[in-house]
Amino acid sequence: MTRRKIVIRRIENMGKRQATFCKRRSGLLKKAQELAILCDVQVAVIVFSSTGRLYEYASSTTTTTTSMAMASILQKYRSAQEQQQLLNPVSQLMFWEGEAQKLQEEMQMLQEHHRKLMGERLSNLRVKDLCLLEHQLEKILHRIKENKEQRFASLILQLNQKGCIFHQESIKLTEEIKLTHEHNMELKNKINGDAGYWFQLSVLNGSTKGAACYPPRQRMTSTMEL
Amino acid sequence: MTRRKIVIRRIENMGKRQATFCKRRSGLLKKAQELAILCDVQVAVIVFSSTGRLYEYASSTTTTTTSMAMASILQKYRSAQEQQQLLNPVSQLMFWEGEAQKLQEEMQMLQEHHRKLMGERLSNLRVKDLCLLEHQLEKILHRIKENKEQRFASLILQLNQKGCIFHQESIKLTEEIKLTHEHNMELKNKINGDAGYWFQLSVLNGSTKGAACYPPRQRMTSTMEL
DNA sequence: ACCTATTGATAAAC
DNA sequence: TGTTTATCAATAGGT
Repeated sequence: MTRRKIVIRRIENMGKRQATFCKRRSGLLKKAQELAILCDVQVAVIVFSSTGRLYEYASSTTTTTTSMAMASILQKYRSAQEQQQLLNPVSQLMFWEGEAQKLQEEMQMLQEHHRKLMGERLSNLRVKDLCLLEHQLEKILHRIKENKEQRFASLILQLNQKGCIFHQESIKLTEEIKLTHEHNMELKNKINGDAGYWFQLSVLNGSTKGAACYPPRQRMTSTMEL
Repeated sequence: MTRRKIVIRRIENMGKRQATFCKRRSGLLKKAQELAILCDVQVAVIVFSSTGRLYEYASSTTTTTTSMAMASILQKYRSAQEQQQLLNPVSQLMFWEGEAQKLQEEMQMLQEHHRKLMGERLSNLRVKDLCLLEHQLEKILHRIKENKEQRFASLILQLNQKGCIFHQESIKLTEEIKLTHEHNMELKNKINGDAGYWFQLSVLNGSTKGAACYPPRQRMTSTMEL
């Protein structure tokens, strides 16, 4: 783009790559901001450097913090994705599996944090601070437990509701099957009257392949296809 | 930024704004891709038009779908944010409350979807499809239940582990308190030997404020505190 | 969507 | 990283 034209491939020279990253990153964030302001749209940009450093931009009209604006946009994104994803059952499974994994990871992180807090820094605290900390942690634990129970109750409730719906559908389905069978019976009776001799012949010949092997020989008036 | 210089403010003319949005949006996504490739970093861009339409870019090295790459980056983003947020207990509470709300919303959406699927489209399906659908939904329900149980078990396990940690800390704490008391005793004994007469004077004067006013009267060997 | 004059972004050098 | 500068890329305005 400037002193010389470049091709868009991974820059092998590390220093060069770092320099380019710095420049283009700021350029990208600037462009994102300009787009958001000029066109009055929501824009979010997330960049992770190869060392894991985070750079971000999120447009906001109401919120004060960047991370709040980002959270808002990401939530909207998630909603949009889910609305699309929820249309097929396989995606639903993946969604729930993802949720489970996410929750587990979150729990692990929390646990890790607590272990660290407890193990490494505890010895440096005064008794009073230790008391305070203990109390705080107990409160948190209590609220987490409450929270968890609420969530579980909610899950059970809603799954039960869905179970009801499934049950109703099952009843409906049974009725439809019954009707279909009755209809089939009628058809068979009719066929039996008109072309019974043909059916017996077929059985004697031992043909078992497809419906195509059973064309009405003479005066068949309706098909047998399901 | 070409035929004429422009200031970065909301473009009032609607058609112009739309045109600019189209151009700059593609420009932004292109820049994002270039940055990702040139500098070998992870980049995610999300744009919502004013009409709610979603445009996105997510760099990926391994995944095949854009949305998968996006999910990966967003998960990393969430982890990074949480690591920062988890440092203080209040944020933890907010985090868990948010998680609970999110899950509830997700469940509501799922339920809504099922209701729609069941009520509106079911009558248009053939019996065979209905069977298939029922089977699929039963499988999903089963896996959701399994999943839920797993998650719950995991939660309980991890909370119990934290409970253990708290218990251990409590024991540690008790020991420290005991040591402190013993130390206090020693001090008091010393005071008793050296300055007993002063204490009696203090009592007669009616002083009742702090511990400093209550050195052991004569030969007190243990404290009554707590 | 296409065309250009012009501005903006940035590669190379430090 | 920050600055400079020559050049390429993006795009505003018009069609």
